[in-house]
Amino acid sequence: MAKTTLNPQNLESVATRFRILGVPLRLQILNELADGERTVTALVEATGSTQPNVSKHLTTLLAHRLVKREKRGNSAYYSVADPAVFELCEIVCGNIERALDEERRAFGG
Amino acid sequence: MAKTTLNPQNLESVATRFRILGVPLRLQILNELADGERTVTALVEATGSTQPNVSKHLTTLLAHRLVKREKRGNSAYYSVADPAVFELCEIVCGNIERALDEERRAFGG
DNA sequence: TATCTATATGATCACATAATCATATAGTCA
DNA sequence: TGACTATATGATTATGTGATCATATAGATA
Repeated sequence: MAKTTLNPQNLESVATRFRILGVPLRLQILNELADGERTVTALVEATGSTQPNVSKHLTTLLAHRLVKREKRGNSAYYSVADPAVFELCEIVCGNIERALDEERRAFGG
Repeated sequence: MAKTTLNPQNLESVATRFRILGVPLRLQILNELADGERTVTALVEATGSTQPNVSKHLTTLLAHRLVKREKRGNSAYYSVADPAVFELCEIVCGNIERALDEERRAFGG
């Protein structure tokens, strides 16, 4: 099954998608967008990062279709393109939880 | 919900996990391990990469508990530590599929 | 038009890391 | 022990990219 999904053509795309999600600030942005659309300014405030930096990451997320962009008036409103990304985070969190559990069990923490 | 799973402490761990999965060769290795344990040599042959390179990536995967290692005789047998990683790949593939569909719909491909 | 706000972008820097080569370590068998 | 196989690792290089700064663009408002 994994064989069919992770064929050579897909390998690069899948890896790229994972790499996009491998940046804390981008996860933070997506996490903010989980509650609905946000302007760049709102995301700057929520993340504590700089405007150019947030804007760049949004451009990256947009280029890889992880977010959508809608310009209204003076602002740009970003929203999550595919809510499935949150499933990914859930699974990864589960992974990490299990790893920690094993550690606790092993070291009696 | 995403708020609780993606808290600041988790952000870095989750991002790291994604980054680990963001390297094609590592996905290729995991994909091989999907069918069961493999030696380093077997993975070198399957991936077409070099022995030191495969070995290094296995060390990385091991350090982040994505694989397990068992030494028997002269060889090291690696296997997947948490099968949930394949769920991740499935979801990402679904993501990519949907993105491609949208593209086709938009451009009439 | 002039000005203000919001967003995007080019240039640069700094840093992480994947790949490669050479070599070390460890186990097996003669 | 010596030779062979399997795996790991240190050093080096090359490359990608996240962060920052300065600046450009675009829209709103007076």
